[in-house]
Formats: sequence, structure tokens, C-alpha cells
Amino acid sequence: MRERQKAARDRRIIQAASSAFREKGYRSVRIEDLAEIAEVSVGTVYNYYQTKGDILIATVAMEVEEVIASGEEVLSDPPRDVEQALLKLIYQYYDHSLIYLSKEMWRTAMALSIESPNSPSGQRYAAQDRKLMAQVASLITVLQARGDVRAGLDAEHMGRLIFACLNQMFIEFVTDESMTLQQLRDGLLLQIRPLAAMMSEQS
Amino acid sequence: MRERQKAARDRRIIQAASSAFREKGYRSVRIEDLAEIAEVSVGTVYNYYQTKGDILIATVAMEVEEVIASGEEVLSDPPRDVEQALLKLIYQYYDHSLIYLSKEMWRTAMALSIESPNSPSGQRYAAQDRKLMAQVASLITVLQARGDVRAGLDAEHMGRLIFACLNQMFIEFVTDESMTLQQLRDGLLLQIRPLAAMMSEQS
DNA sequence: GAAAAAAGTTGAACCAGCTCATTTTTGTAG
DNA sequence: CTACAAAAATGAGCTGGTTCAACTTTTTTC
Repeated sequence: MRERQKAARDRRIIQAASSAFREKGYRSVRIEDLAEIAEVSVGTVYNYYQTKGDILIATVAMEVEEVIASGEEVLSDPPRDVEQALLKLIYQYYDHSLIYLSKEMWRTAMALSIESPNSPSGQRYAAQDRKLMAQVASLITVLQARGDVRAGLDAEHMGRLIFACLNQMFIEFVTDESMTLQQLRDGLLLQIRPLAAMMSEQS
Repeated sequence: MRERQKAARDRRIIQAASSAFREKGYRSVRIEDLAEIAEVSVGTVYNYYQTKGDILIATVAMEVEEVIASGEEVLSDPPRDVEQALLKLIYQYYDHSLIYLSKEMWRTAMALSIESPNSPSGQRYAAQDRKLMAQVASLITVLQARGDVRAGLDAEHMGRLIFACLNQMFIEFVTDESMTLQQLRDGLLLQIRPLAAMMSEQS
């Protein structure tokens, strides 16, 4: 009974935040605005979320959760070619990224996770980053088991390396409003190609 | 005459900021505090710097400038071994990083450059990042010219890749207060070793 | 040297994120 | 149904970054 009330309010707040942030911009949306849209008071918003940033992270986290799930599908049957397999997974990430979130929202969420790594939302974001990293490593393990990646490599280290690479490209993407998804894909390709070649070659 | 006054005030402000941020923490230092230490008014601080973040970036930029200069020395005569050469350069960066700046200051500066990439200070930080990346690429070019790195590789792309790697490790370092410089070095080593091996091997 | 213009300084006021003492609602016991 | 307690909601007020109209100082002009 009370539980249902709480859940409903929470949904109204996060719903209001998600669309308002995307449409008006995170910066220019005031907590007061959210409270009004969600038909609660400012204090109540803070009863559900500790800071404005926490509300943002909650919306970003939903998105990342979806991305991780869709990545699992790629893992189940990746292309034989190493380059193709990596690109398929990463493009999946990239293509999902702007469905519910704006570049500004990504920037703010990333900034927050770096600035306040010990806050609950900072840790939440970091945990999801680690999951993505693990997924990349997992893909490499699969490819290795099939003999498409040479056996001498440590899959976890390679996963970290490739994650660093895709993450750097993604930061570049969200910090440049004029950069398109296609340019992001192309940029990544240039980075991944030599790596994939090294990983697959039998020396 | 007026120039000298301005320069002196600027120095007092940046000086006050640099030590106050390091000693009391960026967050807890108020502009009002800086103004008092520097013996100017709040308004004057804003006459020299557009935001609190700009003041921080100015102090960080001085540090990075030094790091870039010290990196140049490594470039002039790098070790023959690829792994050793890369590590020498990057450890140089790492070891300098905490001389004048706290981890919190680094976190805040990084967060700022991601969150506000179009502000003057965001661009300033990004420009220095690019310089560091170019320095890594430059090292690879030198090693390639000496025949220690295989000729087929694109030095610029490898530079970006290695920069992504060292930057990721550095973010991990500053977002974990308990992580030591030695742990940072060791973490990087694990990432760089396979890469260096791939770069130097003649296939 | 006085007057006008330009450059720089000042701090009170503004704004938005956030807090917390108070009030309201919900659930429980008699 | 009433009394009580626990949980939740509320919004006025606090805080600290930021602005800007008024003021002061320096420079230039005649």
C-alpha cells in the first residue's frame, strides 16, 4: 500500500527527470521544475534521491543496463573475424547510447562519476563500467576458445585495453556536439584494426 | 604600471588558490576565502577567472606544462627497449602528478573538462591532453626510426591507444584515494607489456 | 592641473542546490 | 472509533557560486 505509493512517486520523478533532462538540458532543469512535473515537493525529491546528479545517474543506469543486456546477445554467437566481432559488440554499445540520453547527460554523468567516486551513484556508474569491461573481456575469451585469438594473450588485460580505447572514443564523441555516430564508429575502427590484427595473427 | 598591478593580483589569486585547494580541499574552499587570502574582493576574483573551475584548471595547467617539458627530455634519448621507453615516459608523467596537486584537484579538473568541453578552461585542458598524446606518438616515431618498433604501425594511432591506456589507469588512480603511485605503475605495466611486445616483435 | 574617458574594483543581491524543523499521512493498538 | 507512533511530505531558509550597478583609480586629453 505504502510501498505502491512510494514506487509510483519514484517512477514519476525519474520519468519527469528523464524527459526534462533530455529536452531542456540537465543544467537548465531545476529541482523545483522536476518537483512540479512529478507533483511532489522539492523535499520529497530529495527524499528519493540524494542529489540532482543521483537522479541523472539513475536514468543513465537504466540505459546502460539495456546496453549490457543487448551486448550479451552478441556474446552468444560472435563473428569469426576478431575485428568484426569486436566492432559488432562496440557498435551495439554506441548505437544504443543516444536513444534515451543526450550527449550532455552522458558528459554530466561521466563527470560526476569521476568527481565523486565514493558517492553511491559514482560507485554505481563505476560498477557498470566494470561490467562493460568484463563483457569485452568475455568476448575475447570466447574468441580465444574458438582459436580465433592467439592463446598467449591475457583476455582480461586485453579487455581492459579495448575498453579504454572505446571509452576514450566515446568521451571524444560526447564532448564534441558536432561529432556523428558514424564518425565515432570510424574513429574506433582506426584504433581497433591494428589491435585486432595483432590479436589474431599467429606468430 | 597597471600591468604590474594586474599581474601581481593574478599571482596572489592563483597562489592562494593553489595552496588552499591542496590543503583544505577544492570543494571546501569558497571564493570568498580565496578573495580574503589574496586581499581582493569576490568581484575581482571573477574579473580574473570566469568560474571557480577556471581557477583550478589554471593551477592544473601549470603542472601539466611542467610534465610535458620533462617528457621532452625522455624523448631526446629513450631506452632501446620499447617497453622500457614507454614506461620511462609514462612514469615520468605519473611521478610528477602529485607534486603540486591532490587527487581531488585532478578529479575535479578532469570532471570539468568533460562536463564543459566548450568553456575556455575545458578546451585548455583538452589541448594539453592532445599534447601529451602527441608526445607519446612522438616517442613511438623515434623508436620506429631506430628500428625498435616495427615499421608497419601507424605511430599516431598507437600513440592514441597508449594514451587511452595511461589515462584510464590515471583516472583509476585519482578516483581511488587508497591507491598508491606504485600500484599505478604496476597496473600500467600489465597493460603496456603485451602491447610493447606486439609492437617490437618482427613478424 | 582639471575634466573626461577608460579600466578596474567592490559587495550586495540573485539563483539554484540542498537541509531540516514542522506538518501531514499512514498504519497499528486498545 | 480514538489515540498513538512511525513514516513520509513539505517548503522556508541556508549556502556558496555568480552577476552587475555603483564606485574608485588610472590614464588621457586639452
